[in-house]
Amino acid sequence: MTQKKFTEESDLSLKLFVVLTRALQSVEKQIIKDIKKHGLNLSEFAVLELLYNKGDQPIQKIGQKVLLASSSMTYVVDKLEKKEYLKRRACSEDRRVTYATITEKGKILMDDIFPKHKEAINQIMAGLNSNEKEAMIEQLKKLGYYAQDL
Amino acid sequence: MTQKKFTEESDLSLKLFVVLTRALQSVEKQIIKDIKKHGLNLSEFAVLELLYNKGDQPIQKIGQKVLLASSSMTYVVDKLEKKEYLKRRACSEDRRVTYATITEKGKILMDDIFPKHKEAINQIMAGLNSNEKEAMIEQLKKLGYYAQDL
DNA sequence: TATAATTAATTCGAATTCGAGATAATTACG
DNA sequence: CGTAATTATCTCGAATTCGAATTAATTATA
Repeated sequence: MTQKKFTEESDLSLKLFVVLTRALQSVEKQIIKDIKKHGLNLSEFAVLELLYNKGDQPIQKIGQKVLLASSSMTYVVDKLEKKEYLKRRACSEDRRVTYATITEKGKILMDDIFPKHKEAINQIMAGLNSNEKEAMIEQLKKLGYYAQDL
Repeated sequence: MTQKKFTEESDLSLKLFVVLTRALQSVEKQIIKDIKKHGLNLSEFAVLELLYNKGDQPIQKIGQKVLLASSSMTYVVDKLEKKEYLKRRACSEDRRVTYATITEKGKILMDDIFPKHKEAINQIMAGLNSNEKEAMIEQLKKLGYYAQDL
């Protein structure tokens, strides 16, 4: 009998990875569909949401939060600037830094789509109840923090 | 007092989405680093892993499992074929279909890297114990299945 | 059976992302 | 102080992904 008597820890970890990937892809697909209706892609939305909810940010900081490379940030900020949803603003204390600021037009857009977006996510997440969500948030934080420091 | 007395469900859902995204990105970043060492990207690895563990598959089926568009599948399969890790094989019953088959060279590669990959994931997932992993798998399945059918 | 609808794979062009290298500014330190 | 190291942004080319349209084959249906 060469069969294993119980599942190895590494099989479980692999399974978790696969399920985690699948779940997020399912969820993300819906979200992207939702955002696309408003003429933005996920990265553009993520940047705009950050400025909308957290105020002006150096481009570099935005990249850290939305997990895009600096070269990608230049591209995304360019696009949003062309659409007039944000403006670049020089930093006077440190002249290497450029802030991104949401414009009035950008605010108006986000006033419209952010609540809808939030509700759409809520619908998508309706497979879990409040307690399950709370629990999962805790677990995922543990996992995320741990993986980050490897 | 206009302040909310408790967190809305939609805030919780949003939080869960953000944490889910962050956690997976942290984890995925490590995985990609691991796979890159062997000269493959995540999509190439996913395709090869499927053939390695589940045997020959029609290209179309592979795309469904690894969540890539059909045009992307053509691209990835082309690359793997050039590297001689898989071969295309015509299906005689249905001549629209092309199977992908892992080659001996592909098997040898996967014999080398799959166990390492699995162990790497296991390391990355070490922030959670077995019970926590099992629980999270169940929750994520619920979430993923639900989101899929929206 | 002939025609219509569906399905699998591909081609093509566009969008997005990255990494490496360049530039300019700031900070650390001998 | 002046030089070295670091930091923020950008440019450029390559890789990856997608969607729409195409081709060929199969299945459904009038």
